[in-house]
Amino acid sequence: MNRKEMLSILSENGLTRFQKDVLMETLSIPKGKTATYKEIAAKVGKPGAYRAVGTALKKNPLPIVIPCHRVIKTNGELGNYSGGGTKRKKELLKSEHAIL
DNA sequence: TTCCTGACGCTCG
DNA sequence: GCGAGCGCCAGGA
Repeated sequence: MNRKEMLSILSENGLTRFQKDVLMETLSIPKGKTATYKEIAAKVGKPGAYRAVGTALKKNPLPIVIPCHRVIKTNGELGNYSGGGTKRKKELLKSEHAIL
């Protein structure tokens, strides 16, 4: 799936531009790596909107292609995850060797 | 338009 | 080092 298709799907799901930016940044996180809510917010040009980032990730229409589980809290905690809870999030990260 | 809520962060005690 | 409170920004009703 290419970037154009992604954006198209995101638009069809009624996501705002900000939310799409957040999801696209999340998509750019390499396998085995993690990013914090704050980093994602900074990348979309709004360092203070880390809270809105969580809202955007929650709306993620493609949890399979968009690795929202790679976005964690600044203090190292995993944070929440709509695709199956923090437990599921942890399992996913472990399978990618993103965490121990 | 205004108010409330949320997958969070930072400071202060 | 830890917990409580306040602040932050975007979206939805």
